[in-house]
Amino acid sequence: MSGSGAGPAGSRAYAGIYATVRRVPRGRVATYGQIARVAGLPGHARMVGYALSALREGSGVPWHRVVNAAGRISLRSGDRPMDAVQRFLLEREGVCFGSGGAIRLRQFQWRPLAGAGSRPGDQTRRKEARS
DNA sequence: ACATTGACTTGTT
DNA sequence: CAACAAGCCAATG
Repeated sequence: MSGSGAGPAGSRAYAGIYATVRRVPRGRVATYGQIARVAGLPGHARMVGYALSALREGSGVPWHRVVNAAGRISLRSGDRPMDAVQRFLLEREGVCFGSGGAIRLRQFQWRPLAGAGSRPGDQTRRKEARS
C-alpha cells in the first residue's frame, strides 16, 4: 500500500478484481478476461492474474475458480502441484474437466448476468458490436 | 529511469 | 483447427 491515503490506482483496481472473483458462485468458473471486464478493466486480463498472484491464504478470494480462456489452469509454470490442487478444489465443487484437464467452459463458465435472459439453447456469446 | 517478465486475451496467418 | 504475433498494465531487477 502506498502509505498515502490515496494509493495508486492499482490498489483500487485490485479491490474490484477481488470483489468480482468473490462474486463467482460455487461450482462455476470464470476467465481472467471476464473478471477484468466485470471488474471494470476491459482488456486487462493480465492484471487480474497479477492481482491474484499477490493473494494469500485466508484472503477469502476463490482464486481457484479463475482460469484462463482455454479452460485450463494457468498458475505460473514450475508450480505444477498447485495446478493439481486447484483442479481438485474445482472438482470438489462439481466442476467437470475434459480430456487433458480442460474445463468445459461451455457448461461451467460463470455468467454475471445470471437470471436475466439465461436461455438454454441460446449459447451465443456476447459479441457486442464493435466499431 | 530503462528493460524484462508475468496466474492473459484476441485476431490474423 | 493450430500456431504466431501484438497489445495491455504493473512490479521487479
